[in-house]
Amino acid sequence: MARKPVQQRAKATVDAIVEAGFIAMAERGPAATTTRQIADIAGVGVGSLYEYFENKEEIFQVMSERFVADTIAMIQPLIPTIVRKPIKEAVLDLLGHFRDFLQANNERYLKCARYAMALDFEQHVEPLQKTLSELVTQYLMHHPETLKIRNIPTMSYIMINGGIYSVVRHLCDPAPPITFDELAGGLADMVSHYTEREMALVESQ
Amino acid sequence: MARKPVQQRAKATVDAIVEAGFIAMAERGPAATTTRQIADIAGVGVGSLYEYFENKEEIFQVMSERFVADTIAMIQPLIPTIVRKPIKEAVLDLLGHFRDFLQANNERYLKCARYAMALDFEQHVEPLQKTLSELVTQYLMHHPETLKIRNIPTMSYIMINGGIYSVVRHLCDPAPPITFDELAGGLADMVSHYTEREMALVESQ
DNA sequence: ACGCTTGTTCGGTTTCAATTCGGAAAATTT
DNA sequence: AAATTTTCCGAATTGAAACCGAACAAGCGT
Repeated sequence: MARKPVQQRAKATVDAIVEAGFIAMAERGPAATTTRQIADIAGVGVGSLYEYFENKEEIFQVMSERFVADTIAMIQPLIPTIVRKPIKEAVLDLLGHFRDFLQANNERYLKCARYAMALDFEQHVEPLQKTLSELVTQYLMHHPETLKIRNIPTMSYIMINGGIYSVVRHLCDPAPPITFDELAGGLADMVSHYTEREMALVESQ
Repeated sequence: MARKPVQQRAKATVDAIVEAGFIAMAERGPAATTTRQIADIAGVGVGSLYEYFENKEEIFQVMSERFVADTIAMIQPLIPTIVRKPIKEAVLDLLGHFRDFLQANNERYLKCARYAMALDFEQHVEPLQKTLSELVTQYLMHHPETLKIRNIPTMSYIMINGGIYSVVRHLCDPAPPITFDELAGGLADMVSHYTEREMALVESQ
């Protein structure tokens, strides 16, 4: 940011710019969004963008940060309740909230997530990974019998990455071959069956 | 294509252009690749591009088609052998070949796949989906006991999408938290545990 | 009310990449 | 070997978008 906004008015402008960034991004994708579009949507002049952002890239950076922060803010408060549920319900619950979150504001974040998969989405996304790992850890703590499962980091990796991608892809698909509930149920079954089978295997040793 | 190449020389030019497209794409991503770069890498003049392609977009289209065709050509011959293996080995085998395929030619297709996730690359990818569905179907035919599993379409959807994404993401990650073998093993366990548990559930009814 | 700081605008400049075009060179045909 | 077709080229054109900066406007302390 070239300059910090000090007055209330200026803060509103910065907000409007970031807001407009999301809208433009959702409409046309990141490559096709221009500074003029962002400025028009925000209802400010193009020059104003450069008062608070070094360049277009920085707008995207701030958007990315906000996206991740919002996602974490969505998940954090869910942890205490989710952690106490049986595994299947826990997954379904989390996925439901995730879908609602992606679809809020006219699917703003869904459309962003779609492009974010390609963008340099690695740096900013780390805190999100951490939050999800935290969720898994806490879940395991509340269900000590699951601690015997092998390869927990691997399974977390698969379910987090594969799960997020499946959901985003499904929600983006105008004619998906299965319903969202089927997908969510499938993911929940996947996790629960896996844990059950693993626990059975450990038991039998 | 604006014009069809008739002479041998011209066919080589077209090939060089598409080839150069992959190299440029892998280096900088699709948004940042310019016609000049492609032409330079291909060792032809910029004008030559427009002899055989209407515009830059068409070059990407042809690349996309070739990518999908190559992927299918990689998978098709594997089907007969994979289909006869136990589920875990089958998954491991397929994933191993998939990794080798993505990493060939200096990771050309891996780098493309990374960006392809965002691009509107859905149309061309349909034949690939079909091939993978075919693989699943044939597998089920060779293992009749698995036909009782519920939600096969849903599980295919999850494993195909989630699996592909996990692998691509993992291979792109310079410092992955787990090894590729762990990931592949995890995916294989996921599938095998799921099928075992499902079959046990069906049995007990 | 007045001067100073902060905020905004708008037109202009610059940069840069896609595409065109006309002609030269190579291959093919007659 | 002349004529014709195909191929190749790269300077020039075009258009669009990023970015700048001088001038105008709004807030704010005194």
